Amino acid sequence: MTARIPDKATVDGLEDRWNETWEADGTYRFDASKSRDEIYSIDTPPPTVSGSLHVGHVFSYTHTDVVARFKRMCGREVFYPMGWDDNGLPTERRVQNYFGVRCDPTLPYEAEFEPPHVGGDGKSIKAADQKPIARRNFIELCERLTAEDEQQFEALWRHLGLSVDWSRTYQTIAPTSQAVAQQAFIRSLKRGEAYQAEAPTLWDVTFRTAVAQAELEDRERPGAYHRLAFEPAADMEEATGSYDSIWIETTRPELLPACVALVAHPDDERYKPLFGKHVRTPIFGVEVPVVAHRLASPDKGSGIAMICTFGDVTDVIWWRELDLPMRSVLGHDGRILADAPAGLESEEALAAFSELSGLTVFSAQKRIVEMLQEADVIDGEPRSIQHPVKFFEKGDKPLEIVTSRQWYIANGGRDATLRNALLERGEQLDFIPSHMGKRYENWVNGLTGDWLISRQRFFGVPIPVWYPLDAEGEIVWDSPIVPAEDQLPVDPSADAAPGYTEDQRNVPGGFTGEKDIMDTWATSSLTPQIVCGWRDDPELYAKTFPMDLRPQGQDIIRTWLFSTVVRSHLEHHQLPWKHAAISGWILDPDRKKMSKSKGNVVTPMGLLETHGSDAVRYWASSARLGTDAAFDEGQMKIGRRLANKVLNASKFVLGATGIATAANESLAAGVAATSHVTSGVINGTHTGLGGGAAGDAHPAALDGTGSLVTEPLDRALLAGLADVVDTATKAFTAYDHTRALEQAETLFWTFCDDYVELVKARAYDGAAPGEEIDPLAPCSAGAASARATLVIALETFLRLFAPFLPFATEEVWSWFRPGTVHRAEWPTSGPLHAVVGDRADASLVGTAGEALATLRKIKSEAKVSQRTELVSVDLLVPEAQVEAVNAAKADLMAAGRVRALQVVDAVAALDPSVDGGDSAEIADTTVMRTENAVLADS
RNA sequence: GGGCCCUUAGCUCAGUUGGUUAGAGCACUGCGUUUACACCGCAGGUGUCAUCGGUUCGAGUCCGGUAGGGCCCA
Repeated sequence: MTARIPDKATVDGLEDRWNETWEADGTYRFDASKSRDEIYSIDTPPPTVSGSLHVGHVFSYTHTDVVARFKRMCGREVFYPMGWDDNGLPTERRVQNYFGVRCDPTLPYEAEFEPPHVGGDGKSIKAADQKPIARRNFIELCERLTAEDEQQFEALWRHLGLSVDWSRTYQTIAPTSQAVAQQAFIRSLKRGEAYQAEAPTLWDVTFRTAVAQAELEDRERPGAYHRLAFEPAADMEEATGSYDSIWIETTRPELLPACVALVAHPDDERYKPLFGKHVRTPIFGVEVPVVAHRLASPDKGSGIAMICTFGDVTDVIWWRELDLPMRSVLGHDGRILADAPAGLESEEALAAFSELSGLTVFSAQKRIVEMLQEADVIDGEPRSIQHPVKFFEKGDKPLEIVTSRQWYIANGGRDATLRNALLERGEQLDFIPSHMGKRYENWVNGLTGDWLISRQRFFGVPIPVWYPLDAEGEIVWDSPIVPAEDQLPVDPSADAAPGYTEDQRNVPGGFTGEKDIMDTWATSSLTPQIVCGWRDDPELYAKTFPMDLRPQGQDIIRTWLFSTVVRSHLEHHQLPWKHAAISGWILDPDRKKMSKSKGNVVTPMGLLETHGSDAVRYWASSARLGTDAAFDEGQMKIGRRLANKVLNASKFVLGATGIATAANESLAAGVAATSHVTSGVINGTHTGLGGGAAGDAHPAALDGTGSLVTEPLDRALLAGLADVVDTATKAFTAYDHTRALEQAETLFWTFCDDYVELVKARAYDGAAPGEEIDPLAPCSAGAASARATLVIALETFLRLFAPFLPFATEEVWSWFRPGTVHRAEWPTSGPLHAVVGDRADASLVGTAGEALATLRKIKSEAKVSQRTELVSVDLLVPEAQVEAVNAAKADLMAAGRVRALQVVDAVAALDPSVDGGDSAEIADTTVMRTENAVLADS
């Protein structure tokens, strides 16, 4: 027996089965022939493949998928590509550990290279043990590993049921992406938005690369104030008549040789007389001025601070605004330079400096404190403090500031006009929830400079420029050589500059290639341009850009969202998308953000396998956009129960209506039976109400609806369902998927617990247990009404649940409906209203349900089976509900197994003249209750 | 220090433009193998709506203060 509908329904195993079918049928394939109006385009975040996916990803990607499925059912052709962000530092680090190698760009390429390790155990391999390899070999390993990672990611996403068109994946490192990134860069360069500058730069000494403001984070770190004495110079002694030392406090004594001034607040009376005069630095004896600046805080330390080039970002501001000299002491490796800076001239100064050179900042600090103590220019012991220190978000050593030549892209950080334009873009964007727009606004207002896009790394998109070398072999930075757009992508390290040959590389009069690559965000800020075909598919681009939706996490508003707006504004003078849907965090049971470092992460695949994908999706869907959600496996169990219930309730409906009988013969027979049972309300051929095959067999009510659905209770259910459809549609359209789910879910449980129980007997129409029902055979009008209602309701519920529970709904759909539920039309209330007419009262379902519960309570309290018959019972009902209860009386008697049911007006029952009045003192006439119940012997 | 969000039952959360007695699920207790489902069903108890004040005929909801939590930015 190969029954279409299984005897025992289960949600287990649905994922693989349906994913295969969807792939084979191209269910989610994007049809590029559709018009712009029909298309809904989504700019999905490309996950970093070198990281691992965690529960938070499952959470937020489900939010997106739910919208995609809704829009698809609403008739939109959904453009929903998935990308992989394999570009950048995370991949490099993973490759180093996985293969035990590191990149050394000076080495030659080795063909047939095999790495020393494969499949590292995840532990770091010490830098010293990593085999140095050529840049090209290194990049090949990056590509090899990301290809493997991508497959695992895709498998997880498929298992979760993302309705992505898997034929349209992209990688941020792929040649097409590189070409887009380079083209956008070149255009910005021509418009003057991209430029290079020699400037103080935040620098990660571990990764030896510059980092951007957006990648910073403050971390509280222990530090210590060291109190140092500066001797007054002659002009100060003269002005003040005092030989007293000036005491400053610093957390960076090792930068003393880089000191260029002392600074105090202009209003600080203590130091006002010193402004413009000079002091000499301890040990090094360099004469530096005392200057005034509003950023000096009088209540910090002694109120006067030393300015170094550079200890922190405030130093940079002081240096720039006060026009101070440069006295760099720190190298790109985080060690004190070999050569003393300008200004250190005396033999003692040079000798002192030589003791520090080559040391790390940590060792240099220890050494200089000893030297200061020996010279007796330090006061007491260092005073320990906790203070915020700037870190690269992926780094673990404090950032240093070094001066270097870097590429920048304008982002409003230095230009009020651009900043205001970008603020306006933020206002035009529909953030969901809207308050997330504040984060954007705060960030833009807090920008302190342009976007630094150069990275001194290897696996990324090369900055597409070369520089000429003059006759002496010096680089002419000011005239970069730029490729033509149709040459892209280029790799200046491997490709010769236009107009040159490779043998002119690095020779006087020749050229040299830019070695730096771009910040990962400089590529991912162009995901709309990459996926929409800005460079190479104008037709697709016209139909998909600007995109409809950017879903993402709140943590990357300042990076991904903002930088994408910047690029789109610069290149296209418009927003890249209309809506930005922001998902919240997943919190662990202690209300802490879940993250790998805290060791509280559950593997997503394990979760999906334990609970089922629909169940996990249900949990994710239960959280509104922008709201943090608890990681709650209880909620997943509820989701699983719901999915299971969908299967079982469907089994009942199809069984009681006889559709199962037909469907088990063939799908076509099931479809025909469905059409017959609903009198064509659900069918594939005609939409007319009444007059169909079923209409002939069961004359429809002559009340204008021409519908088989004649019973007030049945009409009430469908009227309520029509309301739910309207509310859910409205909510979904406003990106409130949670409300849409909750609406459908609530009515569905009422449907299962009350409505189905009430109409069960009527729908069976006297069929014996286990007896197969012939859906085409004549039946009573009451049965026909119930059967039509059950099927119409079920079919509507399936479509309402399809975005949330794609597997269970598709499974049921396949039992009796043609095609896929995921391309079925999103339900509308119109057809439901047509079936039930204008006068249907949705509240009847609730009233009947309450009456049923009141009857059940008798048996629950008597501790007997619900199956026990009630020989007789009086049901006391609030006056306003008497009519409704009477309308459902027959169903109530059947469901409650009542032989004699007296429906009594609860108020009238209180009247002693009507009914003894013996219970008047406790009666609450607003609540249903029973009296005189007589249970049959069980 | 600035900005934003949150605080409702033991837990997770709804509660729309202010309107009767503030809801759901989970958990808990008791009962029950019903011609869909024991991954089930039925029935049952659960509140200082963080706190103080204001507006109002009426406040969980609006306004202000305070406390606590979270996030972003300095």
